[in-house]
Amino acid sequence: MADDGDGERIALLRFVERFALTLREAGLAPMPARVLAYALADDADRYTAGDLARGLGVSPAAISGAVRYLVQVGFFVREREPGTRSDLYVLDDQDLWSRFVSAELTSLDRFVQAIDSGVEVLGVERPGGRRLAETRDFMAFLRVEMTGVLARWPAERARLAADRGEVTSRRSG
Amino acid sequence: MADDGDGERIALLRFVERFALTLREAGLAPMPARVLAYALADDADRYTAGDLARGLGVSPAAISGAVRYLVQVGFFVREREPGTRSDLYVLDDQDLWSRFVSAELTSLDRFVQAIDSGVEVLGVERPGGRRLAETRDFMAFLRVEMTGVLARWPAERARLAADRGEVTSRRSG
DNA sequence: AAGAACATTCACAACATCGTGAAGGGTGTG
DNA sequence: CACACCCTTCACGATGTTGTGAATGTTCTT
Repeated sequence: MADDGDGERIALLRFVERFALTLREAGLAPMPARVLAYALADDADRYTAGDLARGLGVSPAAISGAVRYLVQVGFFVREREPGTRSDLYVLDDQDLWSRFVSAELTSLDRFVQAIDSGVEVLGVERPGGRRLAETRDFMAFLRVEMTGVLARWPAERARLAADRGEVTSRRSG
Repeated sequence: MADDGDGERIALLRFVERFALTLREAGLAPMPARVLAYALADDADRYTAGDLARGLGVSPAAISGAVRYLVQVGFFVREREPGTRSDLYVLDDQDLWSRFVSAELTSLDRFVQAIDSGVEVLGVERPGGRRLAETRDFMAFLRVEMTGVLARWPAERARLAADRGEVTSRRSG
């Protein structure tokens, strides 16, 4: 039975690495990616820095920077249990990925802004300027649409939860 | 007047660097980012590898890998003028950024797939598995919504073009 | 009040990545 | 048929990044 636990542990860590790789492709740094993947996949709902270090088998130093980033971006919320001398990192289940996409929106804004300044300098008369203007328009469009998508998520989320709650084994519509 | 040309050239290259930086944040490698930014911002609608190398002031070797990537992703289309011995790279104006987002969709698919395998291994009964399942659901939702957004773009694009075409100096309404 | 446990910061070594320069193919031209 | 041109590939130096280990500071226990 101890073997079962170990096996699951290994499976979990393997998955964490795989998932972290995907997160890295999405723009996260390696260690934040690992920490986030681990915190999501393991069963606790709050972790100390030490938990994360031991769980992942990495040095506490590596955790420090990772959690700082994850808190800043909004994946983690830093908490403190009274009478404990270590911070607790709990992932903000509710808006977790909405936050992530919101951050992307900011990035989109920078995009639009950067291109806009280029259009100003080059002028829309030239072919290059025209292309840039179209690119900017698309990014702006995307930004608006994404906002709408985010707004629709809570309802969809509730719908999914309701479906799961009402009939667990239903297969079709 | 030669100074004007040089000044514009410098301004263009400065913008290219700035824009390329934003593109890198969006996931592109440095050189592809520069090449794409330059091809968009400069006035030609087709470039040889040599054009890009000279225009950016980098070695032809650096261009080679960049255009290969950009062609693969769909930003560039490789063409060949009869009687010429150099390939021409022309940016596919029409679907340029739609393609880009489409690529992101594929990335989202990998996301969903990676998480899904994790859910299988860990099971949805455990808190970790449940969290993963919710993450997967969000990503899947995002994927569907993004497809819709892309579908809406052509109409919006046409609308913007019509607005610009009909009245150039209109400010409101 | 001294000590222990914990997290953070800093400097460093390992690692990966990037772009250049030189060498190598393939294709028209004289 | 040799040459010139252009692009590609390869190996290397430079640069940036990552994660560890040691040192530091801080907070609770004894």
